[in-house]
Formats: sequence, C-alpha cells, structure tokens
Amino acid sequence: MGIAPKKRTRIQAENESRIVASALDIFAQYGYRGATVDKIADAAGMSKANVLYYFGRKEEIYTAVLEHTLTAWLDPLKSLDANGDPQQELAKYIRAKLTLSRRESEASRLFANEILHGAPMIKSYLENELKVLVDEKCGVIEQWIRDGKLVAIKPVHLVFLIWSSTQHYADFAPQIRALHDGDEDSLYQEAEACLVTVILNGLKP
Amino acid sequence: MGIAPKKRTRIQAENESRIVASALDIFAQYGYRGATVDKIADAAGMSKANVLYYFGRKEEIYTAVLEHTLTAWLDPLKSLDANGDPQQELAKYIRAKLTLSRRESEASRLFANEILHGAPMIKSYLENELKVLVDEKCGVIEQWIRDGKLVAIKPVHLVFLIWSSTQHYADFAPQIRALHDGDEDSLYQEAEACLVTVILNGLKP
DNA sequence: TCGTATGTTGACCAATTGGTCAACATTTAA
DNA sequence: TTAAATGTTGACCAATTGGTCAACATACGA
Repeated sequence: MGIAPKKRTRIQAENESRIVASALDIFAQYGYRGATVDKIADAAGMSKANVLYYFGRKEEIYTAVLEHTLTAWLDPLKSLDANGDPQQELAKYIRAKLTLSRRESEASRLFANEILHGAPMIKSYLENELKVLVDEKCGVIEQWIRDGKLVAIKPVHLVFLIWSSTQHYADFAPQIRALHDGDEDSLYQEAEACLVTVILNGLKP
Repeated sequence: MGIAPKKRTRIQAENESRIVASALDIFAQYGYRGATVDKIADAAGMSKANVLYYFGRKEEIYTAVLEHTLTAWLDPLKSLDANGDPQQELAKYIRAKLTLSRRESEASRLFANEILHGAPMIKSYLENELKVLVDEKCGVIEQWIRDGKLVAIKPVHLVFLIWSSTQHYADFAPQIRALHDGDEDSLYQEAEACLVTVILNGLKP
C-alpha cells in the first residue's frame, strides 16, 4: 500500500471547514501576522488547541484557506470564450469580477495581502498554473486584436486593468466608503457602468 | 508662553529622517504587525533603544511615515487643471500616477496595507482632507462631462479607475513579475500605452 | 454494552517583541 | 575647560503568541 487513503470522519470534515471559513475572515481582516490562532479558534467557536489538532501549524491553516479560495477566484477568467464576441465576453468578465469582489471581498483582501507581502505562499502558483491560464487568455485577446476587433494593446495589461479596477472595490473598501456618496448598491451599479463603458469603449479599434 | 517651540538639533533631524526612511521600507515590506522596531533600527543603523528614544512608540514611527509620504502622494491629483484639455490633463495624471507607482512603490504598498486593514490611522484623513480634494476634482470632471468633452460617468469612479490601475503595478508587483514577459522598462512602457489608450479612448463621448 | 479511536481542552512552555531604565558617551554652549 | 544637555545602548521586563501535552470527554463499531 502506498499513501494512506485517510478517510475523514464527519466531525473532521465539519470542523475543518468551519476553521477554514473562520480563518478566511480573520486572515483577511488582520493579515497573516496580525491573525492569531486564538482569534481563529474563537471565530470558529472552539479552543486554540483544537484548531491546532486539525491543522498542525498556523501556516497550514493559511495555505488551506488560500487553496480553498484560489480556484473559485479564477473561474471567471477561465470562461472567457475565444469564439464569443469580444465586447460581450469582456463585459461579462468585468461584471463577473466586480460581483466576485463584492460577494467574496474577504478572499480578495486575503490575496491582496498575500501578494502585497511578496506572495511567499503562492509564488509558484502564480508562476505556473496562473501563468499558463493568463498566457492562454492573452492569446485569445491577441487574436481578437489581429482580427481588428480590439485596439492594439498588450493583452496582459488589459487583464491587469480589469483585475485592478474591479478588485479595488473590495481591497480599498474603507477609502471608497470615505469618498463615495450613496449606498453600496448604487456604488456597485455606478462602478459597473463606469468600468464597462470606459473599458469597452476604450478597446474599440 | 503657549506651546514650546521645540527647536530640533542637527542630530535629531538627521536621525529622525533616517528612521522614517528606513521605517518606510520595513513597514511596506512586512506590514505594521510584521515590522519590528528592531528591524527598523537595524535598517537605520542604530539600536532599538535609540529608535524608541526619538519615537516613543512603534505607532508613532508608523504615523510619522504615513504623514511624511501622504502629501507627495496626492500632488498629481492636485494639479489636475480645470482649464486644461480633459484628454491631456487626464493623460498627464495617469502618467504621473504610474511614474509614482514605480518610483515610490514602497509608499504605495504602505498605503495599500493601511487601507486593506481598515485604514485605522488615516480614516479621518480620508474622510476630510482627501474627501475635499476628491470632491473638488470630481466637480472638474463633472463640468467636462457637462461640456460634452467626456462620456457620462460618475467622476469618482474614474478616479478609482486611475488609482487602482496605476497603483496595481506597485502593490501587486510579485504577481505582475510572474505574469509579464520582459524587463521592467518595457513593462511600464506597455502599461502606460495601454492605460492611456484605453482610458482616454474610453472616455470619448 | 463496552473498548478503542477520535475529539477537546486547560495548563504550560519557549520565542518574540514592544517598551523601560540606568549607565555611559558625545556634543555643545559658556 | 567644563558642566549640563543631548545622544546611545545593553540589559531587562512583561505581554503576546505559536505550539505541546497530558488528561479528560465523546462517538462509534463490534
């Protein structure tokens, strides 16, 4: 027999997911260093020792949270369709990312914090899985440009533009709340209108 | 006599500015909690006790660094001229912010980190000084829109768009390095071309 | 039911770190 | 020159915190 199958009990599955969910909140709010195992345990409604029973080290909790959220985060980009209409595809992508920034703002802040501090845990992920995906989608955009459907720009910067402008609403929420007049609904409606208008209009050849 | 004049000696001025400069690097790299007074002292080439002699608490060093960099950070927005040509003014602003992101990337990361964690130290600054400045400049943009020189969008979101897309190159540098092929010079040249093209083109009525 | 595997925790330990302090060194003004 | 003001630091303290462990509690298959 090679690697042990390691079937998880009901309690294991339940507690581990409760810990990961709580840890996402705590890490997003305080950053890696500011977060304490005790805070995570409190948020999960159990003792610190029990959290360490499931995840041997603080770092393990952190990587578990990152892995848990990474896949969902990239889905919208994956569904960018080479055969679709560029304007519609990009509009859909911008809207999806903006919705994600609103709904999963903790995940956004978690990544922002991780990358801001040098991406120590996900560096290899960025250089491998993410690089492959982004290269592929840049190829799609490149083709759209060659077909004369979009203005000539370096595709990867368009990706950066969409990422930054949408995630900004999650990552810089306190600044945005300080500067924006109106409720959250109108904020996001205006943001969507502005981003879709400017970026799509700006990409017209 | 009211408040003491408190003339600073030569050594005070010298050491305080050395501490602030070193602290900017350390806080930007590690965040507030990850930074230690010892690291700052090392970077400044003096003992921890001496750093605490000039700044009584760690928090004081932090606020001093924030204050020291805040003004320079907002200068480009201040010089947005209501009487200039909108396209030229905005192009100038985008370029200035992008250059700032490259040259003062530590300051950018410092603010990003501060805001990411709820802006505890600069909340009142955001709500007062910054709010006034942004409101004023949004008025300028609003007027350009009324004059039919720009497409109709909510001005504050254009400010967010420019801030986010330019600061992204400082704040998310590790991700950008992982995904971009080419050296830093070409990165910033392409970024400038892309942002100026897309945003200005996108703002045409 | 019963015994073992699994789950849970308070108490504890060691490392880190913000901050203090007394002792010592240097600068500066008279 | 000299003495007070200013500058500097190692040693130390207390609080925080990641992680361990032995003891106890619960769940669950035979």
